[in-house]
Amino acid sequence: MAQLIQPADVGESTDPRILRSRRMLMDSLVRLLGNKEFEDISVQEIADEATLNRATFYLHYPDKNALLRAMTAERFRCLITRRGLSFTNCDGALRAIALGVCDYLAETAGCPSQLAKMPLEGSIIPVVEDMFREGAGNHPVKAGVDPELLATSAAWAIFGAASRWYQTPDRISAEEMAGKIEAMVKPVFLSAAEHF
Amino acid sequence: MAQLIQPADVGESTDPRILRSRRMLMDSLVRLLGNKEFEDISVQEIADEATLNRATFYLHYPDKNALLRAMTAERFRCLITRRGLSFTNCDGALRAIALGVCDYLAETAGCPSQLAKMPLEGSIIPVVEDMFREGAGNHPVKAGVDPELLATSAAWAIFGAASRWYQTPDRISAEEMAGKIEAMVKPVFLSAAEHF
DNA sequence: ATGTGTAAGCGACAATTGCCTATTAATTTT
DNA sequence: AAAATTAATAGGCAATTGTCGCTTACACAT
Repeated sequence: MAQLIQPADVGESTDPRILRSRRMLMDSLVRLLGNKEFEDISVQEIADEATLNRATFYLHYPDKNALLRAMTAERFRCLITRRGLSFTNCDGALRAIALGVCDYLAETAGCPSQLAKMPLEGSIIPVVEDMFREGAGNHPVKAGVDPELLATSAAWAIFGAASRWYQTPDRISAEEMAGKIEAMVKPVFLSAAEHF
Repeated sequence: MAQLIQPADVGESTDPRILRSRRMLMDSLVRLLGNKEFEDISVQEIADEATLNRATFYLHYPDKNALLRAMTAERFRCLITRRGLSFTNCDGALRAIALGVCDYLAETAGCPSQLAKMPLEGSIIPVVEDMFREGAGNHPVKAGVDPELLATSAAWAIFGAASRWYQTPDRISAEEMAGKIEAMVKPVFLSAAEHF
């Protein structure tokens, strides 16, 4: 049993020291990613840039991948809420979410390269999943359809598509791509919906 | 530029020494995964179990994740071809592919646990993608629909769903799950198809 | 304000990683 | 069959990782 609990997952901590340390670590990583690639950044560097001890790092995250995941999830969630996105008002939400994912991938391209190789699925997909899950209550589905599963698959489909788009050399605009993704994924929801 | 070429990718090598070494490394990893978790296995152990020098490992794979990816891709592809699966005869192929993914995840459960935490997306999804791409030729699609994108999204959707299923404590049978996945993903293909 | 809990800092540790330079052994080419 | 090519081995290297035990400093409740 490697790590049953991921310290950074429980964001419920109110201790200002913890919040401060985690913020400094995330900010540190963001800064460092501007200079070099993720794989070339050591935990020591992250700690130094954050003016924290290396041991303190391990107090919060089991390894640098965990920090990357936490950071990505936070930044992506931030981008989404900054846009006031949610699935409560449903019209165009699918396209907006797809656009959010595309934009985030492109935006974080401040990093030198190979962002697509980084393990971002684990951070972005759950956030997208949550949004679908949140909006699921408003929409009755056919018998036998599992809304949870729907949310999961849709989130993976969107991320996969956005990821492929981002890796494409001469890519179309994020807006165009979001339109394509919407058109492609929408049928999943339509066919699951209880029409009457 | 981390690694522009992944040595193991070019399977075009005919040198028996290379083939032998890679096979032994993969088999070694399979065996070790029966005893302990991936994260707790060192490159030295893999090399020892394979009766190869540690330097030889790095001659073939940049790190143990690359070996895991290569091994997973090979084993999954093997399972698929063993079942004679392809998208050329299209009827039920979608369900069969979904079943293949579910079965592979469940089968590899010989590993102690946390298989879901392993980076398997990078190995399984491309294989599934290839199958869709292969079968795409037979099916004309509406104007503006990109078959490549379709393949990517479908592969991600299926893997995501199967992955969620596998992580569920009291899960339904793989066959049942494959049915659900088929029903969910099929509309994507139907709506993209050129009906007449 | 004063203690109690807990985070942060510090130094050190064995283990692992990724890479390097020969040197030897095997395949492939000629 | 000899030569050229290339994989495998051996040993060693600095750097990094993940983890300790211990001490100091801060936060919150009393």
